[in-house]
Amino acid sequence: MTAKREHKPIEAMTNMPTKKEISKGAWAPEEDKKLAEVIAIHGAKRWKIIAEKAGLNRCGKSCRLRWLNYLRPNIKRGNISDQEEDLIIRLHKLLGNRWSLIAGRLPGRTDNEVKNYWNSHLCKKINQKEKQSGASIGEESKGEKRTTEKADTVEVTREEKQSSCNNYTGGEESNTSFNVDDFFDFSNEDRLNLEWMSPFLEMDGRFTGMS
DNA sequence: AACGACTACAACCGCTCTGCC
DNA sequence: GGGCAGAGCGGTTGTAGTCGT
Repeated sequence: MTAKREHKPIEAMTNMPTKKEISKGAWAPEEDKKLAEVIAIHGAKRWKIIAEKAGLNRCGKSCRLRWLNYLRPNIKRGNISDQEEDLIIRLHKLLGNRWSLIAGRLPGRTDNEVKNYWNSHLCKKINQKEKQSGASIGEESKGEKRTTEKADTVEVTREEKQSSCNNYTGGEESNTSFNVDDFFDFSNEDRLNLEWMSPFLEMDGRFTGMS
């Protein structure tokens, strides 16, 4: 289910009037092109000015997000490898929901992509593992129930699902406080080299033994 | 074939942080 | 020190594709 989705602009989907003619919703290819051109000239700074120069009816924030998550060079999209997945799981265990830090160790991956991947793939996986290990007896998987029961009998909101995912800390993280900078040398270019992780992979070994 | 539920992901929102004046 | 603007971050929402009945 990884088919590319082309979101239609909100204005195209609804008749909602635009607020001060600021566009929202999916970016059109022409918008991407304009934005990339302006950034090539002016650099990826001063997003408000970039938005104006590009003649886009977008706020600077939206331009920044689009650039960082989609248009930036060297962005890898999809196909998260097993190694990357493992790294995300381990880093999340250590850092919690600090997606930008996690993404910073995954070349070509954005915080948004890591976050989405976690919420849609990994949290389910981890919840299953937790259940298998018998961590929460009697605490049935609401998400799984939903596949077998009618929606009106089991109310599981997206919020509930997400909070259960986001609260996952590997069982210990919440009591583990450390200075991230002690562990991360962000000047290191070879971010997928797992050597940098060794100081705390040992510590991590105490955890669930997930790999 | 139709319909509703589920899923994936792009994009938005609100808050915090940082730097400048 | 206070106020402001820009940047960055995490949380959340909206939408369309896919799947199951």
